[in-house]
Amino acid sequence: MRPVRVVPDVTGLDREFDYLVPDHLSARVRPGTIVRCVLHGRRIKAWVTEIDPADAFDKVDLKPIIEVVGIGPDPDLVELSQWAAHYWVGRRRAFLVAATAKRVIKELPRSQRTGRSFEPQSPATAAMLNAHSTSTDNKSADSHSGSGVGLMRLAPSEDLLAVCASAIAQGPTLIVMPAVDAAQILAARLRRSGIAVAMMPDDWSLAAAGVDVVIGSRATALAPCPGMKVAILIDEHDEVHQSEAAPTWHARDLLIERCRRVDAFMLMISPTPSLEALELAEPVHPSSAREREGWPCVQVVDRSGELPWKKSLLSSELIEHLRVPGRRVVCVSNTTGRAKLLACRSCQELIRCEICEAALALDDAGVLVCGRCGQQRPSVCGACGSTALANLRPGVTRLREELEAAAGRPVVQIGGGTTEHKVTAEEAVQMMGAEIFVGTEAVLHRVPSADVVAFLDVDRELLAPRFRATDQAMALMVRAARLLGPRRRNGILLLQTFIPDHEVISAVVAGAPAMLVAAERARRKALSLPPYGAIAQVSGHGAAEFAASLQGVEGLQVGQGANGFLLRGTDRQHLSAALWAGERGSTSRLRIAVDPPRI
DNA sequence: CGGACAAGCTGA
DNA sequence: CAGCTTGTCCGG
Repeated sequence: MRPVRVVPDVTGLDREFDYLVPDHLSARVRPGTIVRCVLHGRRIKAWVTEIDPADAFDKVDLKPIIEVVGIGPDPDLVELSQWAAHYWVGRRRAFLVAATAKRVIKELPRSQRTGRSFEPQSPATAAMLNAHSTSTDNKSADSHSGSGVGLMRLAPSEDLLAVCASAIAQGPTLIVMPAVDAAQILAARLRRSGIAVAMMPDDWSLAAAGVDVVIGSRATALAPCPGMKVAILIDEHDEVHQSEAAPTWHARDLLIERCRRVDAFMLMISPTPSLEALELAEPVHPSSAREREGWPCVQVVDRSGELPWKKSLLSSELIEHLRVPGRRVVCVSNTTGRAKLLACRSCQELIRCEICEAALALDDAGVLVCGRCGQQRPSVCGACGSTALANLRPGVTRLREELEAAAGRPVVQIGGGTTEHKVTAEEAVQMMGAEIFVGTEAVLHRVPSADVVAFLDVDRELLAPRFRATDQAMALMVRAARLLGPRRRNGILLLQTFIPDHEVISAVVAGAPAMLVAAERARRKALSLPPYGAIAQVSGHGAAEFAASLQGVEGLQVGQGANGFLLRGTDRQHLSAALWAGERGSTSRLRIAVDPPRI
């Protein structure tokens, strides 16, 4: 009987335990294997993380594992999970779960790997990858001379199939995309080229058995990919590559470490790479003429002459587009403020003031306030006492009516609305031949294409009080550009703004996002913000004690943020180490967000 | 997380 | 003080 170390598949329990493997099971047990054992009187599943841990031999009374449940992640991913848990100061279980199939896998199918490649390929990509593979082949001299990380800046409308083809020609390729639907489309195109593709998370066992391409969204960064030669991160700038839940791991950083460990090439692609990516590699990009061609035409509507008390979101330029029959217009309006109109979720009653009957609004403290008579009450329905209130978003609802009146044709509100208008874009097009859509930025994910995308108040994005506001605004511009297609399709990105000289607008007008980099880099450096410093946000029960215990640690600043305590360190290694050293009370329920995207 | 056990609260 | 709730501890 040999000892093994395991991580239990139990939420909220972040410890390792040692068990003994009965001899008849030992052939089936390796790091990653999922076993069943008794812990504290309970039968639980657990991942084996280590065989024969050095300090386990002198332990007495180890219990035997009950059985082998199924196949888990490869040993190298089990090790990577430990690195990731340390790096993002989270539980190892979160990474093991992401690296494991959703259902039990008893045995793997046959490998479907074809080793096939297809044309056309991208010469620029091929050059990058070949430089890396020759540098790793010549292990004699400086084998790690090539960094193994590449970055391509490709305009929103560029097709990535040729880039993928060049990567696949090198060997097994892992592709991480922001969204599953886009991944499915790319997977289908690759299959049509005769490539064996495993779509994550469904095809986990296929991926583990061996294919040419493993593809999916963020969690695919931890998918099995035996013999991986290249990992591609598509739309590197996209925020969805980072987990919102703690541990707030980022597919970019995880893939870079994964590739480094197996000498694979990490290729990042984005129309507007993050500063984090630009720190890692010099971007390869097409000629500026070609890049510009991949961005749409921009129409800037300067609102700065308008009188502030009659600001209308419907400029004459916008109305002109709305009135052209057959022109598909997508209007983006981010009314992120507090709800001005609420209804009860259980009895459907409008939430109104009991004194003057005006609609009550929710203030920042969560209290219902009457704008007319100043009456206040807690956020409870006056009719039935329910506390579940629905936001009717009159901002967008009212806007829809105004747009409809101006356009003289139906306008469909996408998302965030009252129930009667909640339809998908496809339904709307089929039901009533809708051509005009309005909604929050979610509308950019629901409508497949457009002739005009109008940001009714783009300043809301440009001036958002978050340190990544510029990047986030550019990400929205990329989304919009994809609906519009390349410049030659004559789609129009309409930006209504009071600050037409803003750098983001200039960069999009020029179709040259590189214009933004110098200023943004200087800003981040001056403020020691990522990637020139490291930040973590700590909240939850016991956060104050935790933060206090880190006060005075060398190279660490402890501060109070809007959403918990902010801990700032000179770099990620320091910060992670400090966070692990912090004192957590036995009853604390901390949420630690390392590198939070929205502060 | 969830079981075990201890300490606190209530009612007769 | 039985019977119950609530809190804290701990797992191989």
